[in-house]
Amino acid sequence: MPRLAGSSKLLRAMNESAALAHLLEPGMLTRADLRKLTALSTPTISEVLRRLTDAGLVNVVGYNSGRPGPNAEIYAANPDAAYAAAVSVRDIGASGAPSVVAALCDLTGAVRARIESRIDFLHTDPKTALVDVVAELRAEAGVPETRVSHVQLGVAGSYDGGAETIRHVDVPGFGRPGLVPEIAEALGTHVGVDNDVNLAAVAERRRGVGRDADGFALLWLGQEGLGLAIDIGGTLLRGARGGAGEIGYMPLYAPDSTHRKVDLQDLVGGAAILALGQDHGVPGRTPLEVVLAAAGDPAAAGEFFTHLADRIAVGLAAVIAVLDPSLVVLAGPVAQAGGQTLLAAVTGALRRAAPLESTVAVTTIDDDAVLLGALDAGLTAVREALIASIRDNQA
Amino acid sequence: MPRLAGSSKLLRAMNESAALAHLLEPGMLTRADLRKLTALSTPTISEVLRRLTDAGLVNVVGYNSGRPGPNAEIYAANPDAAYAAAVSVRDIGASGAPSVVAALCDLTGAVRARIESRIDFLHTDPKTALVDVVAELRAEAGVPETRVSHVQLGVAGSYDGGAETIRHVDVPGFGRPGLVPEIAEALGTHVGVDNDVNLAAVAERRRGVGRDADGFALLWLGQEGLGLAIDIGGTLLRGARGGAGEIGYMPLYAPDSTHRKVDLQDLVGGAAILALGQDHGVPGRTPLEVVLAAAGDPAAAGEFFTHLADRIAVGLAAVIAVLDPSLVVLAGPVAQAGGQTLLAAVTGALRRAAPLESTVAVTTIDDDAVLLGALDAGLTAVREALIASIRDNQA
DNA sequence: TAATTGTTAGCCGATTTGCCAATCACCTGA
DNA sequence: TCAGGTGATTGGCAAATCGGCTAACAATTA
Repeated sequence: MPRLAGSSKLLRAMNESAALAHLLEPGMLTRADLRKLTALSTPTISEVLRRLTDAGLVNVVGYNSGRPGPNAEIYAANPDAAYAAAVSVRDIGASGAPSVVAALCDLTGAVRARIESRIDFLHTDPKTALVDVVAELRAEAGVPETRVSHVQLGVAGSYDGGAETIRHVDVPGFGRPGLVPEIAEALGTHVGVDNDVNLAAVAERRRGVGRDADGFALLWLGQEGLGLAIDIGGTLLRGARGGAGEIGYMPLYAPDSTHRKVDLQDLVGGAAILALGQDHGVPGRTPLEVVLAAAGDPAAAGEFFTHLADRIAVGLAAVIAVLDPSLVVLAGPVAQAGGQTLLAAVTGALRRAAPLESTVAVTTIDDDAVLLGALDAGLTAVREALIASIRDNQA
Repeated sequence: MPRLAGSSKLLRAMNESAALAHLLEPGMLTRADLRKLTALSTPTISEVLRRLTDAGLVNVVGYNSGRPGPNAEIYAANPDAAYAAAVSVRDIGASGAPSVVAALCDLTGAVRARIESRIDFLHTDPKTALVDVVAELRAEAGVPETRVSHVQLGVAGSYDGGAETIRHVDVPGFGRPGLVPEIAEALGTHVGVDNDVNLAAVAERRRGVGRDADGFALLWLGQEGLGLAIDIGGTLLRGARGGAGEIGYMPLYAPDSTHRKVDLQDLVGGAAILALGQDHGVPGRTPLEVVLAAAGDPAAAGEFFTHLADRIAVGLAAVIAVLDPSLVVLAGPVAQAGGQTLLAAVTGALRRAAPLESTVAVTTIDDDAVLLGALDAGLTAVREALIASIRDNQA
């Protein structure tokens, strides 16, 4: 409900913004296409495109042939107009997995550089580490400093956007209040921070099974913890202090007061999966190995999956009762390892437990979902900043 | 992100919409006030106001005196430009409570007519009943038929806006597919339908404790069932098929399969409260009577409240883990009866059970919250329709 | 006298309509 | 097979229109 008011300058800004927005959602468009999309007249479209190309935001990328008349010019957003960087930070695990994965993409989303490294944040300051990583990305891609306008951070923890503070984070040094503004200051860019699970949901929305859903809940089954991301029509629900989806801490009801406290983490966390594997004679030293082994021999591990699915359904049933999502996505290493076998088991368990019917699916993203999601999030931030800057420069 | 494009006509429409919007949020404004609010120049404001008064949407309601210069004209939205009606429908209970409560308000929100009646929908067609009720409201308020542009319905059930069908509804006749469009056809107005709990949340947002929250979850403790409404920055979360917040069906985890299936309704529904009262020697034949009796004698009923609060906390903990709301509102007859005593007990129970900290509050709405919320929802619908109609008429 | 209100006149900026030249695909006919 | 005509399409230019802004001004009240 844009209760915006203004004069003709506002109109021009709006029209240019609209045109740029159409060119940004990857489309190579001719003037005629833009006319149909914006309902503006030919002279106006010409003027708008002239300004956008002058500003270096839009280029002619080809000519349309095969139809009567002169070859129409095809316009597209200039890939090099701005870049977005993404950094996914994990705690150094027992495995040799890298603790920092970073990438840099251009305005069209094409990845221009990618880095993996193993930084021990016990001995490295987060700020300098991040500045170095971004510099390395820029060097690898050959991109000048000023063109990187947004750096998106993904961490395993919840980000309180109001307080600009990361909470519930395991990686040393990242929980310090005031860190994020300092990083932004040091980098000279905007810095966005988000939960890794939320970013995986962003990737799922843009390129996964969530593409056409009007909303979905993504349950992340990680090596250690679990998390939930809530997508409502493309916007993520973050909660008051960024704590939405921290269902690992969800306490479970114990009918008898014999209760020692049990929460969902105790039920489907990494330790629980290990124990469950032992109970059912499934080999493996890490949760991931257990699930992989089980998935490799579904006939023998049927009961393992049934039990695991029942537990997952406990959490999902609560989520579904509260949110009624049209789609539930299972993601994270454990869910990927479980694959279709796990999916079938969870679907069955949910049908027994949950009142409402939601479709369940497994993620279709093979690559590092968190990193991809961070790139996507950073990219949309850059695009919106571009659109807004046009609006403001002219107004 | 208004990727709107257009010509100067769009500009005029936007400016008039903006001015009208400012005049609608109850403000009596002078031209100077509007100039500050919209940043438009004096001649433009004059022109806009001239058009709005010509269209009968805005009136001069007074003159500002006491300052040098001519007395400035004070403008306000014309209360009689449009009306909204609201109808709250319940099943006929054992008590003699009316099953239909309806009201009609003008554009400023002032209630012009109110009706309560006891309609047995076993023997009355919903459509004709509603048409009659609305006609009666119009007659009582002396309002011509054409000026009522929106009728908002509140029912105890979930409304699937996509299928235009009411689900999980107890009132006979209201579950029939196609009913809502028929009603709209018969009434000749737009018809909005929503869950009663959702509407109570709307009222809470506009005039209750949720006024300044950036989001809240409202737990409705009714005579029979319970429900949840989720407000995110003023928008209600409805879910895929309108089923969000149906937490009565939320299954509870049973560690051993020895337990039969238990859901939250079994724990804090009306029957459960009755039983809990009996266990603790609290008298009363209905859940409401039990809680009222307990609230009247807090010293004796301390344990009753502790137990009840523990059970409520089970559901709330799940909600909080999923949503992380900044505020949780307890509403509905049971919650109102429990008052501050119940609030204190729930706060304590949550502190023990829930991981995240959310403020808990009891509703501050004494009147029929569902009806008030329906009025509010209808009113905003009418206002947005007015604003949009200006946008379209001129474009 | 000074401040404030609201109107009028002239200007500016942006878009649209209408017109035109240029280009290219396709068809026809030699 | 090739030349030329036809028609659709592209993109530019000029005039007209529309809406808002600035500036000047008359009117009113403390």
